[in-house]
Amino acid sequence: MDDAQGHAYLQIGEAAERAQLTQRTLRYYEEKGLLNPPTRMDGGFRLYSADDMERIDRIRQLKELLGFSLADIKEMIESDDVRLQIRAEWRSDADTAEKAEQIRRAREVTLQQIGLLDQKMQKMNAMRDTLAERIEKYDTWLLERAPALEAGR
Amino acid sequence: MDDAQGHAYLQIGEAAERAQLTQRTLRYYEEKGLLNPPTRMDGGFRLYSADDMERIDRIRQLKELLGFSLADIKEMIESDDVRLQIRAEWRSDADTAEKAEQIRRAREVTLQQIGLLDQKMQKMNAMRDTLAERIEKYDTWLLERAPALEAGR
DNA sequence: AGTTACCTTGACGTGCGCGTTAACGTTGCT
DNA sequence: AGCAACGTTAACGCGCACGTCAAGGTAACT
Repeated sequence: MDDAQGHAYLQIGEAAERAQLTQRTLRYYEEKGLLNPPTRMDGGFRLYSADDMERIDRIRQLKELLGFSLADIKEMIESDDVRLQIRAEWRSDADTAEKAEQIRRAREVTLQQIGLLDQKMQKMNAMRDTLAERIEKYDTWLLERAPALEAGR
Repeated sequence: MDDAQGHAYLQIGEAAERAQLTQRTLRYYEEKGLLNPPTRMDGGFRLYSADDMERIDRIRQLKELLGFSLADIKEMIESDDVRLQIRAEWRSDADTAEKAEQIRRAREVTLQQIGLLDQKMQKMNAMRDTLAERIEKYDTWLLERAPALEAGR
């Protein structure tokens, strides 16, 4: 079960294609500490796991949707590590108290992100409203001043 | 009525401050054709009108909220000119038919912008949902694994 | 007339986010 | 063993969106 429909690991070529990014960009993100170094095959080729791919996608979202700088994103996604650690060390409860603290921090960060999203969406809604108003003004103008042309619709 | 509460015209210093941008940025936008050259006083100082300020704010919104490049924005706000023309030549109906066509184009552009906003907000909502899910996972983890610490709340 | 604050136009510098090229190693197939 | 496809690092380059001087003009007040 390795190539049925989802190669468990992807080389950089396919990884880049699926993520809609360039290979250069993936290496750059790794270089900047946004991606933890992926596992490599013997020859040194990078192998991206599903978790890696997930993370890459989050980076893209944060960048394209919210317009954060890579530096910002780096800080933000450090909370993602906690998630992965949860999965990984699910039972090796080395230090429950400390992990709880980490999770709390991750929770905080996530809440902040939600807050940012809400703020932004609110502003976007406001903008949407003014644009909609503008449309109405155009329409009334067209109806009042050039109704003949509208008859054709 | 020129300095009661809202100097009809602002020099670049105040303009920049009110818009939360630098003077350099305003000049840069002008240089790039995003702002039509503001009127000047005798000495050559720039004087920004209310319309100018409005436009500057739209540019900021398009940039910060939606993350467009200045080149993109330049194209997008050319529809704003139509609005101003409507106000200015409200009665000098030089060529109603042609103006109607311009307004139609402006309407189209505005509709596209609304579409973009909607798309983006949809994606942001999706992101919000996954983040909210994540919060829930954190919470259940905390309740299951470290409920003692939660008691303190 | 002098001072201070504000403005002007260049022109060069800068950080980010990659693109691109060069020189070279690896994989997999035949 | 050879070839094509894919990968590697290192280094330089680039466009965007300004920041930052430098050298000088203007406004307003005293």
